Amino acid sequence: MPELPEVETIRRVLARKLAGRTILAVDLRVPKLAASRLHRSLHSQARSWGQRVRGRKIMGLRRRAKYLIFDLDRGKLLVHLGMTGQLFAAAPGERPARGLPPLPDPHTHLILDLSGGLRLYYRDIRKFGRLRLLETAVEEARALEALGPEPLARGFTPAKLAEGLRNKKAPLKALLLNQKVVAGLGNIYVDEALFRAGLAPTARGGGLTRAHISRLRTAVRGVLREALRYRGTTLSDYFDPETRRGEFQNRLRVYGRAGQPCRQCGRPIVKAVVAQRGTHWCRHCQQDPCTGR
DNA sequence: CTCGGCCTGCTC
DNA sequence: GAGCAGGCCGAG
Repeated sequence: MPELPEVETIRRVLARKLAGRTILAVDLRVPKLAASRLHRSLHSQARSWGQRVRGRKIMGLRRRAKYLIFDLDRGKLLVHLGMTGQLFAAAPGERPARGLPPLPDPHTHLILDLSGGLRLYYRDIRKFGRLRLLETAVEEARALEALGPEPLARGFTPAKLAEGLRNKKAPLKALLLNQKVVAGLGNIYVDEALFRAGLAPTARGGGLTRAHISRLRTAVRGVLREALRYRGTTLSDYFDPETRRGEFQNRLRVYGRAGQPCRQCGRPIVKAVVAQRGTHWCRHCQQDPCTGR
């Protein structure tokens, strides 16, 4: 569910609320979310995980790709929201917005009681998310080492993007979803970025000229910045920690618009499976530079 | 690199 | 009842 703009929006909301608070109690209800590997006694693992987390203080909150990194006084808590993960911050007993169940509900898998009368709830219908406690800087580096450049940082230069696409015969769709090529894009923003760049998702990465790559880089950054301004995309599950929806769904040009007219040329947006993911694009406005179609 | 698996819920 | 969903990982 959440891609870079949603995770960054969550980070911004939570950073001010959580900084300086101590974790007073930990209730981990679905141990596998915190398990590094499947383990026989998940329950004892959950208990010890909670014991280790309890008592630590949240110093700050960072983001890398789609990971949230809680900087603790000792170690870090790494949170990945998977497809349907949500974080909500509320006073105990406080009701979330209409349309959301009272918390905790059966999909609430972790509850952190924080000092100063605040609770942090992790909710995840499909349980694809991950929670990891990292004790050392080495562990943190290892956990994140496979990630490519942050698209909004200085390091994401045309040369860096070119490096990720060079000699690749995989379609652009697959390459941009690959977190090693660029970190933080998911299915929505890949489709949107390719539309902006005028490139077909089926085009091979290796076939792009410098001009195409530069255009693609600009498109990736542009769509992420705009989505950030609108606080992400809410199709159904995404809410920020204060239960606000994103607004970028109103500005999507191709994602979820199969059969509807392209906003640029009026021809219908097509949807097909590319790189095993539902993919939306305009056959007229987006071209494959190799085949010309 | 592509596929299947991990989960649950919603739509057709 | 089947197929699909905003993600990722490990197996072939």
